[in-house]
Amino acid sequence: MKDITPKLINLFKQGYCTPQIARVARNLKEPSTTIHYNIKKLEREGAIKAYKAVFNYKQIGEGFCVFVLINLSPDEYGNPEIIAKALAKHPQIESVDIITGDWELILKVRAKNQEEYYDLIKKVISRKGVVKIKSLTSLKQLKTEFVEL
Amino acid sequence: MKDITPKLINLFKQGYCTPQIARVARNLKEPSTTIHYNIKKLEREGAIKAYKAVFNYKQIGEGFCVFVLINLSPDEYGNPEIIAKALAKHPQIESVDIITGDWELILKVRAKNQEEYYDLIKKVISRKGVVKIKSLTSLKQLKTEFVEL
DNA sequence: AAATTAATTGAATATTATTCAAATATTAAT
DNA sequence: ATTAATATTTGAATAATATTCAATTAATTT
Repeated sequence: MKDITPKLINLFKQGYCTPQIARVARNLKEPSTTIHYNIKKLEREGAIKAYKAVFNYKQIGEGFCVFVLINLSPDEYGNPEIIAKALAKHPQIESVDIITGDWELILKVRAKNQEEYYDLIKKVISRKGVVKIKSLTSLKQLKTEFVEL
Repeated sequence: MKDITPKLINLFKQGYCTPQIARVARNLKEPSTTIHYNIKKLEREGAIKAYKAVFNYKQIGEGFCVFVLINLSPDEYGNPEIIAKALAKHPQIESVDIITGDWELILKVRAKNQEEYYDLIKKVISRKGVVKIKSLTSLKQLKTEFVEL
């Protein structure tokens, strides 16, 4: 057997999907060429970043989900984007936001289990500039990426 | 003019996209029928919930993003899922998680601006059972839904 | 070891996206 | 206001793609 599942998941996380123009056209009762034109315009203008799959993450072995609150050292207050951008590169990190309040950054992280998450904390998230970390572990996900589970 | 953009955005948030089998096949150097079979299997098993678009939310008028921490009243501790599920129904709420720690729920919310967010707090999020709310407003989004911005 | 089930694949077909050109509508310029 | 330029809509033709089907191979179960 080949087991191309992990490869598919990897591709579909980045994109490798496309709008169903004919279906949209039927739904909106407009000619498919009109829909085509409008979608391409949205893509051209940058309003649409990607077309991708949303998974049942438990089922694909990424059931451990954590929101990570991060404090940066005073040296980094002025420019948290360097660290934020570096963290964003990591495939297990779903989202990275610079926020107001008691914490500078919030991450949404997906890992296989607690061990894998701990590994990520040690190897990726704990880095120069990060002085404090608080993990809010998800016990149950009701909705993600606008999709109800 | 018709301005079908909002309708397109609405459809693409839920789904209305599909995998690009031929492109995946080329990338993985496998026959497209093999890719087709494997993708359909993942869908059948429920591992893939939807295919959808990821937007530049600022550009589509949903640039105001907030992580909302919620405390429930002691009566609701035992069954936070009723409230969580009700909140998940709302289209402006991107994600709903039941979490460990000082707070029971965390939401990720997208609105046009602060006013619209305040409206959402009043009309949707403040409800029976919710006793405390803390808003962590996103100043800048580096990555969302696994897509770097 | 035999039988059942699951996965792979090429060929044929059905469906869909895309291109093109013409018509219409919108916006900008005079 | 009128004209010119630009943007959008749309049907028809074409190109590309997904899907079905049937046969082969591989994996699993009995």
